[in-house]
Amino acid sequence: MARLPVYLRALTTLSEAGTTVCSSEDLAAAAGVNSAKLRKDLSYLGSYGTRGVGYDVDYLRYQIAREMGATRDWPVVIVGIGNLGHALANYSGFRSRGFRVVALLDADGQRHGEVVAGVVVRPFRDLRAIVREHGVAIGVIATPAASAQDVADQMVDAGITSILNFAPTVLNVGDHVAVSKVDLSKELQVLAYHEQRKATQETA
Amino acid sequence: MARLPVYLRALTTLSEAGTTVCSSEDLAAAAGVNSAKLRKDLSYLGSYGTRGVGYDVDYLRYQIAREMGATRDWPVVIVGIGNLGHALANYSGFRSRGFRVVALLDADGQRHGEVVAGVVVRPFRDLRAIVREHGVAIGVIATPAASAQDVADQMVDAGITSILNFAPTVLNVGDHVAVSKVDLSKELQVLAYHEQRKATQETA
DNA sequence: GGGATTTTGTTCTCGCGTTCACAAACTCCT
DNA sequence: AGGAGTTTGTGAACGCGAGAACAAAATCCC
Repeated sequence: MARLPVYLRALTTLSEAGTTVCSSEDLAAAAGVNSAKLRKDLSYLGSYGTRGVGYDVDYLRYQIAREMGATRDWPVVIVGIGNLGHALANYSGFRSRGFRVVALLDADGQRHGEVVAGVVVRPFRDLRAIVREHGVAIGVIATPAASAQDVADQMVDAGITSILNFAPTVLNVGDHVAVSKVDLSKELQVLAYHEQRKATQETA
Repeated sequence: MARLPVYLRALTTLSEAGTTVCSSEDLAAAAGVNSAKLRKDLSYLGSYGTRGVGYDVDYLRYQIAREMGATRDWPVVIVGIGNLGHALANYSGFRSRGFRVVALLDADGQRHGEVVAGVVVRPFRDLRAIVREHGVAIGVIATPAASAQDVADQMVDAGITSILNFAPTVLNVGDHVAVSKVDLSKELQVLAYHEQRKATQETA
């Protein structure tokens, strides 16, 4: 489920605040969801709560982390080291959640050799070797839209099975490959749409 | 609708490729959605297509842009000029889609005066004055999670009605404020979850 | 001009996810 | 020990969005 990371984060916050036990109401409030939905989601993983008491924060946290694969380290490659690639490579949230950036790749020879976040930028053609060497399953695309599909194809070809795409394009890949898309300006456009609607409604 | 930006982008791509008219099938394929859904979405805006022919690419593009408020410029402030804030300030996709970064704010005095993407970083306390001066309706939060709620409160207080939140926290704001959340590591975690499931299924 | 063809706009049905509501189970207090 | 009070886990109803299917309308070809 896509909500598991949110629950995990909420549990971590609770744990850091010294809470050892919490009810589904508490956790749901912290995660910003309905408590019934939360309970149903958790029951899908197993019965980790105690009726009349609630959930043990650390225990539940471990269980969710295990289910999500957050207990192990995931090697990740980032392709396209422009502004966004830089920020992603430096983003501490990745490392703290079990993701390790094992390689930064860029097609532009000007960037090769540059060191970003302690990792040297290498040529894109090294992709296959790196994937094989580190057993990489997850790739991040931070290139311009024009090259994204080509990068995706070569990632799949090299054996990557999950892609996080920041380029504003629809990627065509096989069914066995999971693609997740983040479009920075799309979110802003949705907000602008709401603002626009507010404005037109006021004049009406 | 959240799909409008996707349609707009697909139309732009088609237009640049020299296409003047397209069917709902074509556009749906380019946008990666079902054609019936696309037609339903478009019919919600009005009858901009011609039966037996299709949609005029440029005309439809203008209509969607108008509906989304993409025909005017939206002033935007970015708060939190760390790695992510830098990348966002430099992100060309904002400007090309009608968003103008009018101010970069940071609570850290060390950063004040620094010029990022042609805009000087100013103290966070200038927020209210900037919002008033430029008529800013949209704010972007790129701070650590700990300060996000405080920043959001002050944004709302200053008159901002739409917030794009990159901090990994649930923001509590009034109902009249629209909040959109982008969580970079959440997306990766979802992918890792799928990888994890694949792995456990193989062993079973 | 009229039938065949294409494509939009819309109606209808289906399925999934969310929410409500309640029984089962556990604790606490007397 | 037993009843009152909590809180989980889950069965049932609701609502919404997605996709299929079809009628309306426009073009093309003869």
